[in-house]
Amino acid sequence: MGISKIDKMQNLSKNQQIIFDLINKSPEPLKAYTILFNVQKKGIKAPLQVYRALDKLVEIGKIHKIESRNAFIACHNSSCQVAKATAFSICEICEKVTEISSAGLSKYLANFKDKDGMKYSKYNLEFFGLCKKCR
Amino acid sequence: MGISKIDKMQNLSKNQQIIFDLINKSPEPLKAYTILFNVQKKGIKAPLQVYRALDKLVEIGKIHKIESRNAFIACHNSSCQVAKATAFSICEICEKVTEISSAGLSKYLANFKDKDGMKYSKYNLEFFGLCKKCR
DNA sequence: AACACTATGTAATAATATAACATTTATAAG
DNA sequence: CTTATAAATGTTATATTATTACATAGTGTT
Repeated sequence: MGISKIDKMQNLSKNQQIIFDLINKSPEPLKAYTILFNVQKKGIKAPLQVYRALDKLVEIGKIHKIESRNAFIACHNSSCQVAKATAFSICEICEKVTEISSAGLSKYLANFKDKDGMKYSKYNLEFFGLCKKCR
Repeated sequence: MGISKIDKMQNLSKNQQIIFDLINKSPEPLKAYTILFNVQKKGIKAPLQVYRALDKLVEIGKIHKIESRNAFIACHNSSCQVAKATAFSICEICEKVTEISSAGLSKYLANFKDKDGMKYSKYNLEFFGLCKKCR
């Protein structure tokens, strides 16, 4: 049998898996040092170990970084193999973050050209407002 | 005569003016500690003095923060009184950043509603790609 | 003058992220 | 299966980004 290339790309290393599991089960974005604190019992002791796993997880699209918050959430968009087109809504009161998946929005942004006719390979969009609960 | 409320809001304090001038004449986004280094000869000695001025300048829309780079650029969009609707293109090689002003884009995003019909009061969009020179 | 508000100055420290180097583990090719 | 290569790990130290806390000074209004 053996492991195909596709299978392999889905296999995370030990540290990557530990950190992904933590982020994936969190209802809210996690910060790097919060992650570090929470995985110390699993043997991950240093910031760099966390940042390396985060970098890789972002690279392969398993998680996204919320830039305005320096925090990370799991990708819940099944089509998201790479971190190249992301959109989030962020509640300015409770800090709840939701990944937006709107075909219309992603189509509009993927096709957006600036004045010079330049198209872009990647984007990140963060919307801010008040969530249902906080309104 | 006196100074009206509108006039007052356009007047920057000493530190704010020094820091705005520096950012405004820079061809590229400046980081907080780069700013600090460059204004020390003008008597601004501590990080907090820089961050306070930056906070205010962002609040009144004179500058914008490029979240993915932790850097600041002057707003060149005359209609931008507040930092509530921003879009940038970022070259991944030379790190050149340009503020995008597209009526179509801002209209689309200002009117965007998510699945729950929620509208947002603010957004920030960062496009990534290669600029003309770097292609 | 009294008040409220905004801005400043200063020191200390918190929070976020990377550099450098040694070692180990996983994968693919011969 | 062994050798070459790439990917991941471990560890220490340090760089970068940002805030807390507290004291003081300026500005505009009443």
